[in-house]
Amino acid sequence: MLDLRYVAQNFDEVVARLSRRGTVELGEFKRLFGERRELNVQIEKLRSESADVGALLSPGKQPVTREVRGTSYVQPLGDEQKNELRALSKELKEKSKDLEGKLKEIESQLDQILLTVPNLPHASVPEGRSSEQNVVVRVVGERPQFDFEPKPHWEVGESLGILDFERASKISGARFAVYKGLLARLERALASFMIDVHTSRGYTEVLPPFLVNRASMTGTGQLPKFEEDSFKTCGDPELFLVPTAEVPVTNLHRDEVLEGDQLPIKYCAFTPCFRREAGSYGKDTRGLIRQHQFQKVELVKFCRPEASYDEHEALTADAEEILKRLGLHYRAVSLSAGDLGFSAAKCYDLEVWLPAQQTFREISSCSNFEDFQARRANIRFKPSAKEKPQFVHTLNGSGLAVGRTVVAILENYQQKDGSVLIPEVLRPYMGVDAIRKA
RNA sequence: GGAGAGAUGGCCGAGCGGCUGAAGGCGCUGGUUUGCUAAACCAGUAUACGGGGACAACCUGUAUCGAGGGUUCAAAUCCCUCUCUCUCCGCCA
Repeated sequence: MLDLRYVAQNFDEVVARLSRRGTVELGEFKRLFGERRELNVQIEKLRSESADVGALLSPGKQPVTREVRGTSYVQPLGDEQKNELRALSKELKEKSKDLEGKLKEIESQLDQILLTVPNLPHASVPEGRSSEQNVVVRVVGERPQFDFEPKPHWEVGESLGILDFERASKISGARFAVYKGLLARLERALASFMIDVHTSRGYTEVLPPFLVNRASMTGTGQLPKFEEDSFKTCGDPELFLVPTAEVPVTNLHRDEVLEGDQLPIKYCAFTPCFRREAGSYGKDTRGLIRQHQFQKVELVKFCRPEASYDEHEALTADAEEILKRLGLHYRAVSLSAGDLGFSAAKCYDLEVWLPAQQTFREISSCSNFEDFQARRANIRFKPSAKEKPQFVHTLNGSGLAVGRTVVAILENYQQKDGSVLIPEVLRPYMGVDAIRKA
């Protein structure tokens, strides 16, 4: 979330920057902020008074002198004075309790607003309201040529007998798939390959819980706004199935103060991801593109604020490395302000070429969240032993979405005879050079 | 599922109704001493939000001893509820 005081002090600027995304939802922020300050001052005054009363009534080692309500009291006190002060203290407590109630109400309203306001887009983010205005920053590799009509991945998979949507829907419903034989192995091979590449490049592998609590979901920005997108366990304890490893991995350091020289911290994690895909009823109903459950290797970084944009480029390059090694044609696009995710200040999508649809599809999304998640999740670092802790910057990106990588391989490496070649780098993991009809 | 124990500052650990933001230790920072290292000694060492000051140093107010309520003139300390952690038994893997 955004910093309360920053918003208050730079209100117009914040509104202007948010409006690049489209809607601005700051509601009654200004009025509430003013009331909050006023109440705070009043409450502190009352408390200070009652602390004086407390000191006078307490049998301390040294005699105490205090001025309360214009009268000065000197210990030792007479009974009458004591009774006076006791009565006053009660009154003060009641008053401040009353005001505290009001303050609480206002703070929760302010919180509500801040928790649902998205991050400010970075200056380098392209102008625009939708994906139409995303800017292609580079195109890598060559579009594969086919001397036959390339089939969509679901046809490739089903005709090889390694992909089964019908049985998946019997077991679970729409938007699920069953992989069999070498396709199941391909998923495993890809995950291992990706993790091996990333760990060799300085990422620490993490296997986190796949069920997380509400605080974790709030920390990374999924809640409170997008609850309908997630799967939730019923009752007690209330847990959410992770929509991405970003959630558990970023929350590894929630409420922690990291040492400055530990940074940057780089993690990678292979996990399943669960998404309701609410509101996407007509979209991508065929194939593996949009599933309720898929697997992903995620990269997560914690770094110093001044390093985050360099780290963002580097993280994107790390994700791209996988595509390059797999020989897949792709492009990188910088998302326009309006297409940016809720928590992101800047985001590159990597889009892989899918020949059957003659289109690029998102296979990775690499975001810099600046301190937006760190503030929600309270993740700080000490720049040096002497300095105060400050919020880290967090980043993450898919490296890559494994399910969609399977799609890309099935489509780009399909052969005229219906078989699928295995990219060179995966062969040690697969033990075969192609998937052929049994 | 049954029976217990506990949650205090970066960490360990006292305190169990009243100048206690909280002893002591460790760690950390600065200094002294020292051929280097080590050690010893001295000093400093929480965070947040207000007010003053130059959005500096600094001064000052308030809050914070797992969370929330209650008792009391006064709560880290007493009571209630919740959360989490740990130990033992059972159960499952």
